Amino acid sequence: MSDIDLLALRQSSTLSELVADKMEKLILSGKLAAGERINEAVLAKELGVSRGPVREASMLLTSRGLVEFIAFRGAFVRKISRAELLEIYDLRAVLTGQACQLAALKAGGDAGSLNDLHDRMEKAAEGNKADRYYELNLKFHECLVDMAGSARLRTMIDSLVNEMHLYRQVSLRSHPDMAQSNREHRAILDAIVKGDAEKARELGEAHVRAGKQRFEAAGAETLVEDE
Amino acid sequence: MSDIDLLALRQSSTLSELVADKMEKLILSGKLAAGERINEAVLAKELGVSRGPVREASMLLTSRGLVEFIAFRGAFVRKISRAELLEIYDLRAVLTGQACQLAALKAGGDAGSLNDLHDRMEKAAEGNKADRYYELNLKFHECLVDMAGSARLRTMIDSLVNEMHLYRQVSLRSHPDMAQSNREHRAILDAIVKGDAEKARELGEAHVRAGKQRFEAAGAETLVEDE
DNA sequence: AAATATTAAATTGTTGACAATCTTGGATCA
DNA sequence: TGATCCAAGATTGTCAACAATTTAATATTT
Repeated sequence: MSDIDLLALRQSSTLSELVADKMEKLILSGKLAAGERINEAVLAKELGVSRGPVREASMLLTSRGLVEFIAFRGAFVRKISRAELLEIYDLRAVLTGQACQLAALKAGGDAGSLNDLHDRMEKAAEGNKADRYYELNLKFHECLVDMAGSARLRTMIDSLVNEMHLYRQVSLRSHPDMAQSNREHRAILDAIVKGDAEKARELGEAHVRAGKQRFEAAGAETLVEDE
Repeated sequence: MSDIDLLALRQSSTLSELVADKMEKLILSGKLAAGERINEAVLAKELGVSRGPVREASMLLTSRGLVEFIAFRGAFVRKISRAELLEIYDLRAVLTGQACQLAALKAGGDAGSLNDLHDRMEKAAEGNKADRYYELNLKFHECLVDMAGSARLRTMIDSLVNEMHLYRQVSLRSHPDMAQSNREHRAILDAIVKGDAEKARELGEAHVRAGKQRFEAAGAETLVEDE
């Protein structure tokens, strides 16, 4: 773990935010494991800052759903149970539906960069490049939410996506059927371009629900130990 | 503005949380006006604490949607535009629908204290006691969300409700038709008890949407200056 | 030996001082 | 007169020391 890049401070903003970014990476990469307590003093020393910014960063991450704060006990990397993950899928489905609806209303026949992304995903799917597909998929969904034009919605969904990544450090990259997933994307895109808001909502919601089902199906094979 | 009740500290928890509660009241009551900057030093002195807890409280309220933080400029009481308020109504509608669906699935035929609340609201409506109705209405919705059993959902909705109260300090108490509102409650309740999850969702979502329309209708009369 | 109290260590919460940044009002110049 | 620059003041960001609390390790009691 290296020191905070002091150069970044000037152009960016406050130390706390830099620490927060660093911590987010540590958490999402699993270097700070789910459930683990975050020792302020230790992390502060490792990052070459005082405890203040680390504390503030922890609170920031709390609002982003990555950290849980308990008074006098400290900040813990959040741990997501299987039941919670399923619950999150549902919430994300509903919010994604809302995002698609708004996007359809605001797009005005213009799909923006969504078309381009879809094409690149098509290629990734054909080449069976799961990592590449996963990466583009994240961008696709981000772009979708941006088109909805609601910062609030964006924050909420981002938070949910963050939390999903906490589920037992398991990356949710296992896309059993990229082609099918991308067909769904295509349909959503079409509805948005046509301005069919109700359809877009339906498809968006269903798309995430399908993801949930894919996960549940996959999970049935593996050990299903809930806590 | 009085000092923090030092007795409360012992039983409750951390100073920051007490300050946050205090600040929340100040904001929701309009004593800290929307858009206003929160001067850390001044507020700290008024509350008889140091700047640290005030800062942490501000961040807490940021995640609750009441405060906006800008680096090196400070914490501002959030200001909600009419457009944002309408957007929030939509999100709340969707999430309330989800809450009702979950409640129906988990209730198992038991309406809990929802029935009691409904009866009391009925009386308030008959007596034309708007304040009383408003108060019970808040409780009813809280209770509904609790039945869904999702802390995450609860947090999200609470945050949205908080933000709604920031709209030009206008309390949204103007219930033009308490009887109608409560009829909608009755229908939701019935669906939940019957375990008809899909219906419960539909009705819950529609109920909030109706609230939005009531607001829009009322707003048409008043000055519609958006910003 | 197990459970409970006691104490020491580790950790978080709070504070006040100092550094960095922004805001302001006034001076300077076109 | 108006705009730009500069300095002083106000305000936020960071730090290190101290206080309050929890955790652990140990001693005590049954």
